[in-house]
Amino acid sequence: MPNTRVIYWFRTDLRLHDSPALQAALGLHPEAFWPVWTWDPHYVYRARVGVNRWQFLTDCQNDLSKSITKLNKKSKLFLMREAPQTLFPKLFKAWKITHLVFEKDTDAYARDRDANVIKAAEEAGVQVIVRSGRTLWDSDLLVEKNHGKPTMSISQVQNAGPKIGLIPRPIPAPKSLPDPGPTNLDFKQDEPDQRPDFNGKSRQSADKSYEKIAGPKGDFAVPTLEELGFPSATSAHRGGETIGLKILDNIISDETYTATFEKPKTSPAAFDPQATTLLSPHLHFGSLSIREFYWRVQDIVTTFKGKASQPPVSLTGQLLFRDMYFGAQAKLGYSFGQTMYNSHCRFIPWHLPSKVNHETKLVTGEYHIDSTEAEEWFQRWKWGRTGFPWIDALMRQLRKDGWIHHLGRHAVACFLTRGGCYVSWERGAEVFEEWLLDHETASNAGNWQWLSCTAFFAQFYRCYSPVAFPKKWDKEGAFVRKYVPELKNLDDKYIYEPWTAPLANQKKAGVKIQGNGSEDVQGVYPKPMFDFGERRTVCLDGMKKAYQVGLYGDDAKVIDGSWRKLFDDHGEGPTEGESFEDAMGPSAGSEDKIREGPEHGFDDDGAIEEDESGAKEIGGESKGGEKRGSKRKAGQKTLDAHFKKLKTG
DNA sequence: GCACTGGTTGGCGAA
DNA sequence: CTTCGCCAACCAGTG
Repeated sequence: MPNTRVIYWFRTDLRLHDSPALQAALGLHPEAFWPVWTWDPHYVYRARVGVNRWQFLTDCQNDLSKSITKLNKKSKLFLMREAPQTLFPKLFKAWKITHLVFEKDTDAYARDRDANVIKAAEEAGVQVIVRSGRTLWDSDLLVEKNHGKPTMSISQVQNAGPKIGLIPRPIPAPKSLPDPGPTNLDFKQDEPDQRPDFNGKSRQSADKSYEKIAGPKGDFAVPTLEELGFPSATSAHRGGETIGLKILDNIISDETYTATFEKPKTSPAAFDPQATTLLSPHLHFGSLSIREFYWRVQDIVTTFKGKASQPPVSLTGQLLFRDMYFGAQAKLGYSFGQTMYNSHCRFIPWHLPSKVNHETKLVTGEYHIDSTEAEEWFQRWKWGRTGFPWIDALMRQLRKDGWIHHLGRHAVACFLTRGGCYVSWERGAEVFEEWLLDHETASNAGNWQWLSCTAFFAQFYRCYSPVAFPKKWDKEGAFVRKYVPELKNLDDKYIYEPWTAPLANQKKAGVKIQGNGSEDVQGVYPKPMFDFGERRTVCLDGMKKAYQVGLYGDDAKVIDGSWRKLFDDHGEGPTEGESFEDAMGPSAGSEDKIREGPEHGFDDDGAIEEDESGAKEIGGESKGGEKRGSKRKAGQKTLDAHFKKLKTG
C-alpha cells in the first residue's frame, strides 16, 4: 500500500511467530515499517524487576532484534529510551507515521498507557490497529461471555471460552519484513522521572539507560545490565524466542510426558531438570506464543495412543488458569492486585498490610508494620532464613534462579500467609514480583489470593507443612542440600527439621543449629523462627474468624477501619481494644508519631496504625529514609542491615 | 431453597 | 509400604 508507514510496537509479544498483531501490520503492506520498543520508565522504576528478569527481557529483545535483521538487513528492533506516551507523538511527526499497530494488553497500567497513546495517535491522524494475542481468548470477550463477571473459577473459563470460539491455530512467522524508513530523531527527549525507583536497592550504580534516546552509540541498542546499574544476573534461565521454541520442541518430542502430564504429580523438589516445562517466562514475555504451545501439545494429545491427561491438570489445563487470572484482572483492573477496594478479595486482618491512597484507591508500595515480630518473620522468609529448610531452600532458589516449581510456590505462600506468619499476601506478591522471571501481575496476584484463601480457593484448613509436605517428594532432601548447603551433610532423618538433630549429629554434619539467622556465620543454620504446629492453629483460628466476619476489600468497614470492631481482641493480627493499644502503641499523642502524611500526597486514613518503629523503609524507595530509619527498633535494624548485606554480597 | 458433589496439588493415624 | 477415613469445614455449581 503506497504511503503507508507503520510502527509496530512490541511489548509482551517478543516474537515473530504467531503474532496476530504483527500479521495485521504486515497486511498493510507498508512502504516503511519500524519494529519499535519503548523503554518505559514505569517499568524501569515503578515496577519491581530484579536483575534476572532484566536479563531475561533483554535476552528476548536482543534475540528478536537479530531475527528481524535476518529477515531484513536494514531492520532491527528500534529501542528508544522514553515513555511511549511522550515519544510516540514526536515519532508520528518525525517519521510521518500513518499506522500504529500493537498487541492488546489488559494489565491495568497497560490499559491506561495504551488509552493515552491511542488518544495521541488520533490527534495526530495516525490509525491504530490492536489485536488480541496474549491469551488463549481475548480477556475482555471472556469476561463478556462470563456474564460480564470476572472469571473466578476454572469451570467459568471452560464454559465461557468456547462461547467465544475455537482457539486459533498459530500463524507462521513472516518470511520477510519491509524496510524501515529514515530514523531521524530531531526532537528533544523527555527525561523520565526517576523517583520513586522501586529497584533502587538492587542497583550498584545509578541508572544510565536514559542518557540518550537511541542509546550510547545511537544505534537503538537494547540497554545492558551495566547501563541499568545492576550486577550480573544469577539465573541460568535465559530468554528469547529461539530458546523458547527450542524448549517447546524438547517437551513435544517426549510424547508421553506431553500427553500424560499431571501438574499435581510433578515434584516441586526436582531440579536439573525440573519437573515442569519452565516455559512460563517465555509466555510472559511472548517469546513463546500461548497458541503455539496449546496446539503443539493438543496435536500430540489427539494422536496419543494411551490415556492422555485432561484439563485442568494436563499441560493445556495450565494455560486455562492463566486465562482465568487474566479474565479476573481484565474486569477488576488495578484492584485485582491488592486487597483494598477489591470486590472479590476477602478481607483478612493480616500483619503488614499495604498502605493505601484513598484518593486513587491504590496501594502506595509501602506497608504498615503492625508487629515487629511479623516483620522479622517476613524478612527471614524473604531471605531464606526461617530455620525451616524446605522454605529456605525454595526462597533461595527463587532469588538465585528466578523460578520455583508451582507447588514450591504453594508451600512458601501458604507459610507466609494463612499457614504460618499470617502476613499479608501482598508482601509475598511483591517479593515474587521482583524475583520471578515469569512474573505477570494477573497470575501472581491471582495465585497469591488463591494460596492465601482470599479468592479462588477457600479450603484454608488444607495447610502445607514445611516438614511433612517435602518428605512426600524428596525423602533424602537433595533439593535442600542443593540450595541450603549448610545442611548438605546432615542425616536424612533431620533434613527438614534440623533443630531436632542431636548435637553429635550436628557436629558430624559440620553444622550448628543456632541463632535467628541475623548473623551470617559459616557452618551455622538458624533455629526455626516459631513452632509450626502452634502457628498453624493460631492461623486456622484467625482464618475461621475472618471468614465468619465475611468482609471483602471493597466493604466500607474495611476502608474506614471500623472492621476492627468485628474481630476478637485476642485473635491473630491487628485487632481492637486494649491489646490493640499494647501491640500498636498509643494511636494518638505519641511523640514518635511520624506518619506518611499529606505532604507526600498520600491520604492514608490509618485503617491500621503503625507502631513506633517507623514502618517507612519499605517500598524500594529512599523517601524519608534517615529520619524514620533512626526510629526503628535496634534489633530490627540490625536484622534489616544484615539481610541487605546478604543481598548485595 | 436445600441437599449434595466436587474442587489441579494437606496431614495424620489406623488398618 | 499403601490406602482409607477423618480432621472440621470453605465455596461454587448442580439438580
